[in-house]
Amino acid sequence: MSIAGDLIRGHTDAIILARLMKEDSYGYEINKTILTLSGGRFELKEATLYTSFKRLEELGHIQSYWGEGGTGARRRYYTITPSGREAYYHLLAEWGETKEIMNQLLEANETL
Amino acid sequence: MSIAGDLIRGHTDAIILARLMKEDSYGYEINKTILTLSGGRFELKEATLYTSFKRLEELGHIQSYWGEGGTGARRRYYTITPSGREAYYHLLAEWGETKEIMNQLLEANETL
DNA sequence: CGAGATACCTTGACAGGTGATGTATCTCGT
DNA sequence: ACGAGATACATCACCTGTCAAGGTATCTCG
Repeated sequence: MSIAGDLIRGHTDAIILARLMKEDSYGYEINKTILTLSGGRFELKEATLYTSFKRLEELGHIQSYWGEGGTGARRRYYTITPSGREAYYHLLAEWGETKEIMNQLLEANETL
Repeated sequence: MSIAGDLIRGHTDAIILARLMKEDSYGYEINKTILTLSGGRFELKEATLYTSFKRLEELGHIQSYWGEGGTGARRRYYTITPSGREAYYHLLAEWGETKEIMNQLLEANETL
C-alpha cells in the first residue's frame, strides 16, 4: 500500500458505505474492490474492515445476512439501510468540506 | 468547529509545517491563523498542537527559540528546518494522493 | 495431497487527538 | 485598584481507530 491507513482514518465508514450504496457485498469482496479502485495504492486491513462492519451494524447503518448455503466458504453479506444512506450523504458532504479546508490550510500562499 | 478532528487526523503535522513554510510563528498565533484560514470551521486543539510541535522537533523538522524577552507573555517561536521543508513537500504529495484515492472510493459510480 | 486462494473473526498493542487542568502575564473598563 | 478576559505555554489521562498477528474452515487446481 502506498498510502498509510492513518491518512484515511475517520473515513473508513464512508468508504464502506459507498460500496454498499452500489450493491450488497461481503467483506472479502469489498476489500478487493477497494484495492482495485485505488489502483493498488490503498488496502483496508481486514481487522479494520470488520471493526467498521461491527460499528456500522450497531449504528443501524447496515444489516447482514448469510449468503446462500450453497458451495464455497460461507459469506456474510451486508445491505445498507435507509439510515445508512443518510449517513453516506452526510459523510460525503463532510469529505467535501475536509478537502476544502485542507486545501486552504496546506496551499494557502498568501500571508494572512 | 464544524468538522471533526478525526477527519484531519494524520495531517496535523502537514498543516503546521505549511504555516511555518510562510514564516516563523508560535503556538497561539498558528492556532488562530488556522482557525481563520478555515473560515472558523476547524480548530486545532491546543493539546494537539503542542503534541505535534514536540513530535516535529524530535524529528528535526522544526526548531524553537524564545521570542524577545520584551513585554507580554513569553512566546516560543518555531522555524522550519531543511528536513522540515522536505517533509512538507512529501506530506503535500501524500495529501494529493489521499484526495485522488478518496474521490475514487467515495464517488466511483461504475460497478466494477 | 498440498499449496494457495477464498472467507470469516478476535485480541492486544499502539499512536494520535483531546478534555481538563494548571501556570503566568497583559489589557481594558469601571 | 480590581476583576474579567485575552494572550501564551504546557502536561496528563483517556478514548478511539488502526493493524499485526493469530486462528478457523472451505474450495480449487496441479
